[in-house]
Amino acid sequence: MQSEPTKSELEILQILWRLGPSTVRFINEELNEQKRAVNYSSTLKLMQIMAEKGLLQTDKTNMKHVYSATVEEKKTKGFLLDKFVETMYNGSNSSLMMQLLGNKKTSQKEIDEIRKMLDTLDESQI
Amino acid sequence: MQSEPTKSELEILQILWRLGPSTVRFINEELNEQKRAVNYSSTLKLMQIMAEKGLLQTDKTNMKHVYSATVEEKKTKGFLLDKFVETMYNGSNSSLMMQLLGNKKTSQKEIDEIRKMLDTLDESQI
DNA sequence: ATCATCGTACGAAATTTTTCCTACCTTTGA
DNA sequence: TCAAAGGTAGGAAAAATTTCGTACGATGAT
Repeated sequence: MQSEPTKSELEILQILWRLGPSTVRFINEELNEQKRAVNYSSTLKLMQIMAEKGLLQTDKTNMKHVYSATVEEKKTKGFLLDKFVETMYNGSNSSLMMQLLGNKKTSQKEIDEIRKMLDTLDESQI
Repeated sequence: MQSEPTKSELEILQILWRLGPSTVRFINEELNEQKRAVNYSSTLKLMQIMAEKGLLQTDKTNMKHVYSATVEEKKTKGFLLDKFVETMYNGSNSSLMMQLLGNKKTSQKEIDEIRKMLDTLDESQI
């Protein structure tokens, strides 16, 4: 696994994952809309650092460099999730799920989805 | 909600939650066993900071101060979990659960537990 | 009594992460 | 043409977090 994204880096990754390859200016505007005031050159710098780390790659053929994520969304999130479960719930996925279900922010539709997923798992384990 | 614990702070909280009120030396030893080499005075300092922040409280009647967590384990973890779901899964609990279940690290026993939990939720929603 | 041991206090350094200033280049429109 | 607008590069500052050195008080065994 590549180096772990920091919080700010994750924000940038999220935008790239959601909206695809983008220029620095675009990302910066998104950040300002969605999150907080941040200077253009701060965003630029951070994205350059991320590129150094290998989290992003750039197409520099044009003046406006276009950045894209080199790390897969699913992989990265899965990795971070595992780490979260590890430190917070002693590695027990079901503990986390219990906690989540207890939060009663889960709609009936979601419950059904999850049940369906469980059924699928059952079958695959026969 | 009180100020968010940092990573290191969370490590200390975990130990206190698991093993109850403790002295700095004890925590420090646990950290060194479980995690990494860390100097006694580093641990002390961090715990003092945490006490300032209100994350810990101390009984100073004896020479060896005894620290305990002022924040509840369940509340704190729940809060962090919510934040995690918010930033990583756009607030969708079921997305996260799907991801977890897809990871196939879930045992049959855990699956059954979860299903039971779902049933309970169903009933409470009738 | 005194010296080794164990405790706290706390400033300061080190590290990591984040932000911004500024220099300088390219493009564009009047 | 040339000024304004917009682009990158990169050092440096700022902020947040983590670590440690060291002073100094209390305890205890000899």
